[in-house]
Amino acid sequence: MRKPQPGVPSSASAGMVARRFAPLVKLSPADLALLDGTASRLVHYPSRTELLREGEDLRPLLLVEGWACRQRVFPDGRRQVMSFYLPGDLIGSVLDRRAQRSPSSLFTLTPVIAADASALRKALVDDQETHAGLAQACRLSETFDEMCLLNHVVRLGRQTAYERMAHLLLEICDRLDQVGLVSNRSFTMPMTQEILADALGLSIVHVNRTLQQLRRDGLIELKGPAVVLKDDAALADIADYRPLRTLI
Amino acid sequence: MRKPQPGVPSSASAGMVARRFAPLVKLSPADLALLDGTASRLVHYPSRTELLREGEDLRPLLLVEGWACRQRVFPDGRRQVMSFYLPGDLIGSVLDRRAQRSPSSLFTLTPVIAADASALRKALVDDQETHAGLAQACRLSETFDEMCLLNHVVRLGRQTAYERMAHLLLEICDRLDQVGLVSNRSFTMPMTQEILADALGLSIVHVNRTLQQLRRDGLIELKGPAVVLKDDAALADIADYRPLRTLI
DNA sequence: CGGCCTTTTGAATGTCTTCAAAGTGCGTGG
DNA sequence: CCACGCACTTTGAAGACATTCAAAAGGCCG
Repeated sequence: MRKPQPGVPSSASAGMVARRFAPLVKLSPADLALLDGTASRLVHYPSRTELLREGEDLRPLLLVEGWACRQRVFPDGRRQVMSFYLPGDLIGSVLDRRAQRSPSSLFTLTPVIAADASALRKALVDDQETHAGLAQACRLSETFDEMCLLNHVVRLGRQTAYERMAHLLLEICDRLDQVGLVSNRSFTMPMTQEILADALGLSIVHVNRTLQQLRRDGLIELKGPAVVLKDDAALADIADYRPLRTLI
Repeated sequence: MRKPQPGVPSSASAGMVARRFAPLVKLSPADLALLDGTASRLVHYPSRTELLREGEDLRPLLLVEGWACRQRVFPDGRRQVMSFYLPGDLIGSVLDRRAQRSPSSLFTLTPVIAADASALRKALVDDQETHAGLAQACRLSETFDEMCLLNHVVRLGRQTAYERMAHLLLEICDRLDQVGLVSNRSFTMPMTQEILADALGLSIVHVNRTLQQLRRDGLIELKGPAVVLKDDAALADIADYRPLRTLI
């Protein structure tokens, strides 16, 4: 059990989504009301538990607080983390009514507060005219998700451990920044080095050594789950990182 | 220049899509007519050329014949192939009217014949009731795409060269089978070992050795671009491969 | 304080890469 | 028709990056 992370304010829940997309698309009062309604039905999940098993039907969720990840586990125990879910993220498509069988399991990294987004999905599918703005925002969200998945492929396929780590740190900072969880290039990353290893396709030992190297090189600072990117220009150069904003 | 691959019949173009999805969703006569109309405007592209640069606007295409891939290139020349496009595949979303800036470049592996799917997209977005079945099929197609991307992450993150190769071969066979391009577990894979290396995150040399090992183990057979999976059960076991069909 | 999970460190091993060069196949042009 | 060039495949050997094994140190909670 881990206590709720410091630095993750339990903000006016769905304000997250509004915050993410307000600068990008125009959300109508109806959109904002819909988001508020969605955020009224909150569910709590404990840390380190499976939200959803592989193959189960994926009901859409809006992640309000805490972190989760999508993972696949091999019969022999190897694990691959395929993506991270951060506050403000949508889990499962809200633009498609069809039941979706998840090809991977969902796993919480911290205690999680999420909203059932079934009603949101229903509203977006049924009243497309009313919620054009919000639908647009959700499409944008899915585009970001895909971009992150592509980034992940690049990291795993063609980058060294050092580059992978720099790249992932930049991406997470980028995403957290969109929901106001970064100040002074500093943020909370509530996961063990084991999770990091399973995301980056490395061994725990090597993750540890890589982090130390980044620290020694003066590029990052670590205090428990707190990360500071001390030279994000250098990191971006090392990792050939392209900000998510460049998509729009 | 490479001649059109044997084994890839220049079939009644958009029949591909119908063929892929007919067993899965009900396509109406209107849907089939729409597909036929789409396939009437065909464009040819030469082999080994860039269909689309990174950052350019992505207009939707229906790939009718030939192979292409999505790739990202580093400043220092390293390359990562993120996904393959096979006959019958949709490139770019046809369910979303918004202009999409591509986060990766598109590259043809063979001479390619593609249909401009802009009209298809327009029809699907505007006449949702008329084309409910086809829209469903396209959503399914996008779900497959995501599944393949997740597969790719797993391969690159947590599998050995041997496992990666087996896994990719099975996935490609699986996909080609959906459009009738496989007979007797045998198909044409028109790409160099260099492309394979850039997809699997390996060196060319190691790809070569891995293929030889698979051959020596009696799991596959290679004659030029022709591949035979001689023991797909063993391959699936080695790679922990899960057929795409299990999604539905 | 004790137990457990996580982080850190050292040393040996291994998978895969790099470098180098030879071999093969195919299209072009003399 | 043969020779040449070019791209791709294949082979060998050395070296690098990352893993595995093992164990100690640190931090948190009951």
